Amino acid sequence: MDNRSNILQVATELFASHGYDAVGVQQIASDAGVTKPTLYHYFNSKQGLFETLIKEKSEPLISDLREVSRYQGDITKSITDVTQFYFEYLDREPTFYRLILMTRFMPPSSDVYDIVTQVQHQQFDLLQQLFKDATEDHGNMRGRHRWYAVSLLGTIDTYIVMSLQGYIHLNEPHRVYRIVHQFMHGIFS
Amino acid sequence: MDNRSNILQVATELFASHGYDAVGVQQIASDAGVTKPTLYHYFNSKQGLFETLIKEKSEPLISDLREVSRYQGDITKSITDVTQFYFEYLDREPTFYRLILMTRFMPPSSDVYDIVTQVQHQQFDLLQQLFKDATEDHGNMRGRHRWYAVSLLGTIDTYIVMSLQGYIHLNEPHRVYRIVHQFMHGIFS
DNA sequence: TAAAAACTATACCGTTCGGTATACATATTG
DNA sequence: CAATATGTATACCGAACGGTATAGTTTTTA
Repeated sequence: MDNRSNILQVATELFASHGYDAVGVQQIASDAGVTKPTLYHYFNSKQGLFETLIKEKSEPLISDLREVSRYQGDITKSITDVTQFYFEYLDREPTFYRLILMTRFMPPSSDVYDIVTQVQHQQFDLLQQLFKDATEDHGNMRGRHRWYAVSLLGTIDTYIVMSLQGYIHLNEPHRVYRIVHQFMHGIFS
Repeated sequence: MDNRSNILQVATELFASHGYDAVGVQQIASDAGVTKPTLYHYFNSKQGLFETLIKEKSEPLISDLREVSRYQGDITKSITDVTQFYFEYLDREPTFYRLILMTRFMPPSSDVYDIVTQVQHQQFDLLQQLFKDATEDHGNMRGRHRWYAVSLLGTIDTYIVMSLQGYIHLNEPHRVYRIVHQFMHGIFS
């Protein structure tokens, strides 16, 4: 592996394990087997490293989600596909997803606030579009797009966070059904 | 104000604004108008300071939530009261609540992981108890207590986070109705 | 009132922080 | 092949990190 990719990979793991502020550049360089000036050569700064990492690794996430969230006339299927997608993404990219979860509420003072907020809003926007497109078939959703997007992704993420903490257990394939069913039909059915 | 309280207050604000790892002890001491040994006199360590802060400030949150979440035969009212409670808490203690939100997914490697996870689980446990108590009147909730607790609080928190990011707008009193209605009845009504 | 406890400070510790200057090595280009 | 571009290193910078030793001050207690 080339140094650039190696540094990105190591940084992802360290940031995901400890958070952006708790990981130093020297640690990343050491673990990647290079020196700091080498790291700075590629990324210019710690912030640059993090931003590069987030941009490059979120791109496939966003483009895949764009495909998955495309409304095709069946809202149940779309919501199920989206929910399934996130769990599969967690299984496929556990490290990066943990990092994403960790940045859900980042202080605006952080020098990487903009990039993480951007990735978040991209996700929410795609889900919102799903609900917008579904409005033709489900008029009651009118005006609630953002709310539903926030509610759906917020719920998925909280389930995942709580399962990572051992508070709940997500067993295949119950997890998807459970979330989707409750999201769509509430708690009385 | 005595130094101890002053330090706690300043620390809360700084941690809420920047996160635990991005705030140094020297900064807290300076802003509180004391020196580091004074701070260490009261709290022994940075971790001790944070833990004291979380414990003392979460206690009223937990005990108030315990009152509010007590099921009294009307599940709609309980869920509404809980939701209302969180928004009121946000209005009453915006700084500490931001800090709580920021710790929703903390790396297990953090030396304050235990204390923040404990406060979280306390909240979820209280909500879970609410759904357990409601099971007598709503048998369909059986076995779903944890899921509903996670879903409700996760949704509330995500709404709040996204409103703090300017993604959605929470206007009195729509916000409570919206969340409660969707949580209870789903997206088709 | 003297001793003990609680409180507060100055100065210091070794390590780490993000970043930089300079030099050297390797690969590419004309 | 020499010059340029790209890549990698050693050594260094000032500031900040969490924490500590020691001394002084104030309050409390017997």
